[in-house]
Amino acid sequence: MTGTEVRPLRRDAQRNRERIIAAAREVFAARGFAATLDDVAHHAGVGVGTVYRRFPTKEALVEAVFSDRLEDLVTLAEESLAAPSAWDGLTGFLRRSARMHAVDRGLRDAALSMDEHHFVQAGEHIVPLVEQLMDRAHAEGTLRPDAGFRDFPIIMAMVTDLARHSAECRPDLFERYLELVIDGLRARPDNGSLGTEPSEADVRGVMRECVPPLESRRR
Amino acid sequence: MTGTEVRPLRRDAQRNRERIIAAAREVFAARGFAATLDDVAHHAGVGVGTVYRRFPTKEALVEAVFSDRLEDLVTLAEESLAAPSAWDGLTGFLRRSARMHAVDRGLRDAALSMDEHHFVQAGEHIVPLVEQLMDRAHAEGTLRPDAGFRDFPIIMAMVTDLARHSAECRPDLFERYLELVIDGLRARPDNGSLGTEPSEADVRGVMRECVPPLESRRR
DNA sequence: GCCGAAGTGGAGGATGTTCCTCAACTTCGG
DNA sequence: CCGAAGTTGAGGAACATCCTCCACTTCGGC
Repeated sequence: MTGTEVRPLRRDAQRNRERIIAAAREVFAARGFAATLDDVAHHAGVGVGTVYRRFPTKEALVEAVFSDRLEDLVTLAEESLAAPSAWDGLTGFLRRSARMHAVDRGLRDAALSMDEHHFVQAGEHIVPLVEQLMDRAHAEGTLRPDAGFRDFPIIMAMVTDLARHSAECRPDLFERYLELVIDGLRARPDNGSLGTEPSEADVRGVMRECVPPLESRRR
Repeated sequence: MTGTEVRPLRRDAQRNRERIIAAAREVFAARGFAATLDDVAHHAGVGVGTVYRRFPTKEALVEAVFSDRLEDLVTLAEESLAAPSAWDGLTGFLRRSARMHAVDRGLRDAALSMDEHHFVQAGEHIVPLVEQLMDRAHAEGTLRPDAGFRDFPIIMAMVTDLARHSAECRPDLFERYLELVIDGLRARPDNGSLGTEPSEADVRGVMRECVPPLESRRR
């Protein structure tokens, strides 16, 4: 009683589907979720209709392209947890994931949509890992105590936003300011005070605000 | 031979002009340069046509509203230069100007448009002041040597961008991350290295990218 | 080869946004 | 009182994006 007969695609259709996904990867990398399905279609050398036939909504395509890319972030976090020094693990993760987000704006948008339907799963994987990275650095005494794991996504949002704005002239400029932030994260006797930590809702709010809507007009 | 007869406005017209500027101040503060002249008109309780009669382009209105507001930044910088400690002067300027930009998004957009035609003058006033603030802190030994005055606008852009994204849920959230950056700016023996300083062109590029176009369709 | 089902293309309608004009009307003030 | 100055806001022009639709092409089992 499988309601869904999973008829395989015709050979040419399958080829086009793959072309579309490849094109989407490129286009989303360059323009993020703001990219148009028309854009993707042109890049794939395919009519718009074909894209809409294969992926009825932008969400569907985005999910197809990025659900596994997000797993890369998870493995990166796991690797970083294995670092001998907690500080190096944490800052390495910051640097490397920021670089990934800078190179692939679609990945950034996906990561910042983590509480959205499609990506919750990856989100649930990553959050505790980041939490651990922070905890270990706290325990080690290298990370300032008033920085919490909720600061992580906001720092990422802030820094990759800069990456977005400098993409045309200096795609690597964000690294400079990330280093500044990282140096600011170090535990020091005379650090200023950071004020109240953001709430879960604040984080969500900022993340949502940093990503293009991705909504469908269809109802 | 004054080609421009400066006929004074009729009383009611003058009143409307002022209403429009007041409304523009509010609307631009809330939505930045992205605000519409239609928006301004409604807020002023005036027809759109009236706005366009008084200010033929958005540029004209923006200039009327912000050219003196930018002077506030200049005086703030001058005050900060008078601070007894160079570090406190510099960081105070960072904090206070960031707060001004967070409260008034139009001011932010104006400040980030400093190389644009209208605001060059204010720009020419501020740049050397910021330079002095930095130099003094360098001389004092409190500011890390590898941070230059060109980092200032980029830090401001980055932090106020965050302010923009958190405006709805936590308008003050940017302060937390500004503190982080400020702590990162402190001279310390074991600071990481920042990499190459941005060029003048990089700064310009980022600033332009951070502000809505403000272009007119008219030619 | 043939033919029906599967697949394709891309012009174009629907919808939305912003800019700005203009012709009929209102108000001011000498 | 009347002409000049001012006002209004519907609506046209320009643009962007989404997505549909149907005449057409291609596949692949027979």
